[in-house]
Amino acid sequence: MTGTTDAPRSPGRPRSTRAAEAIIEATLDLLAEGSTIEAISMEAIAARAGVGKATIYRRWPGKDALLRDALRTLKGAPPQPTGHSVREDLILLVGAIGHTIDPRAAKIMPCLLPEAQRSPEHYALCQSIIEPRRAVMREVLRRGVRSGELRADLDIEVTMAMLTGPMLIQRVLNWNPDLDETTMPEKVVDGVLTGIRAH
Amino acid sequence: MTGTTDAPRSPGRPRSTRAAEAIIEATLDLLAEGSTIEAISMEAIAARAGVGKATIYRRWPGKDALLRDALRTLKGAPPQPTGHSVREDLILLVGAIGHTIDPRAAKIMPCLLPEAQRSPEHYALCQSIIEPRRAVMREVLRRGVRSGELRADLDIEVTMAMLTGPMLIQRVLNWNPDLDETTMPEKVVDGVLTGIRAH
DNA sequence: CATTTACGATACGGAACCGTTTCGTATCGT
DNA sequence: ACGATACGAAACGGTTCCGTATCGTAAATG
Repeated sequence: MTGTTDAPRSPGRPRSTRAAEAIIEATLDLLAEGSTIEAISMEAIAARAGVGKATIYRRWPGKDALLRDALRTLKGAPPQPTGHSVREDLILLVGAIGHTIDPRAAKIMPCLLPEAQRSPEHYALCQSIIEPRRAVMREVLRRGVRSGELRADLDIEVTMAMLTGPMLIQRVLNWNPDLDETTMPEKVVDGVLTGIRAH
Repeated sequence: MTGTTDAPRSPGRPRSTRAAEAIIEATLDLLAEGSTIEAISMEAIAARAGVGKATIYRRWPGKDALLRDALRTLKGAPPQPTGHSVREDLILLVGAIGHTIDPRAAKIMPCLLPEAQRSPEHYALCQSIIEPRRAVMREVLRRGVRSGELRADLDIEVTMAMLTGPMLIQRVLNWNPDLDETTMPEKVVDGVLTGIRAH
């Protein structure tokens, strides 16, 4: 995908790294502005990137492949909990929901949903982004159960939904415009924690 | 059901009520199948409804107006709590999330999100559907605070997010395919309730 | 029966887009 | 300098869609 394979010395003009980056950037920008994944146009991407359409088709075989690559760049590493206390770790993780490395991710995600609902491929892509983060939280909860900080009979998957859901609908779906997002992670964690804490 | 306005006796052939219903039905069906609100086509609607395009344009001035009317039919009345216990009422309300009168609503909602994010008009439409249900839950929580069943210092809006979020991401976003939706409302309510209950 | 309007079907002009190709130019290795 | 390749821009044929117009037919009123 990226132009320079190591082995063959390129005989002619090498492909511009800037162009490839500009194309990816333009794609993410357009998605973040609310264009549906299927409503986005190659011509709009090319125009936004200041690039000819041929330059895009020289690198990707079609729109689907380009979108796949663009979305893949959003998969940042999930935040790493400090391991000090379960409460602190959960606040960190809950606060990070919708705060991926790229701030556009939160705006792109809802645009991806309609496709993910029908296309198993896009659904798998979404899950592949979500699952690593879920794994981190799952481990924090298991740790809490082992250490006795959390109830032994805890339903971990439901608990994760209880921690994740409120932030997700607020940050991604903009469910209630009046809520304060900055203090919300702490409130949610404390609310749930008091319920699930062993005594 | 009476398509005919009473006042003027219609001189010619009256408009078919069946056609209008078929058009609305076809629109909702297509949306429920995953078509984005902006990717849907009048020709597809006409074909699905078994109707000529002219029949649509005789009733609605354009696509936007038709979609508005179609979406409006999804606004069923929110469920009414029994008022017996806060826990029972909350389980009822949480269980009803994504279970509107029309089962297609849950599939249509995510398709509406990309538009709602950019267009204030669509956002207002979404909120007008959500807000009445939120009001019911808010009243149940306030009642619980007054009766002493819930803590006096409860943050009602955050609590609603904690109750609504988990079910919403599960039913609408299909967040975790392994979770059991039928037992989830009770688990979520009990989880949150134990945290917010006054002792 | 005559008139009036709606019906489904079909065709139209105009616009947007896709994916490809062709320009003339710019930039590399040799 | 030279050939090779990538570049941005533009045009192409083909498809899809919108909103309108035009068919012949169907269903109401008078």
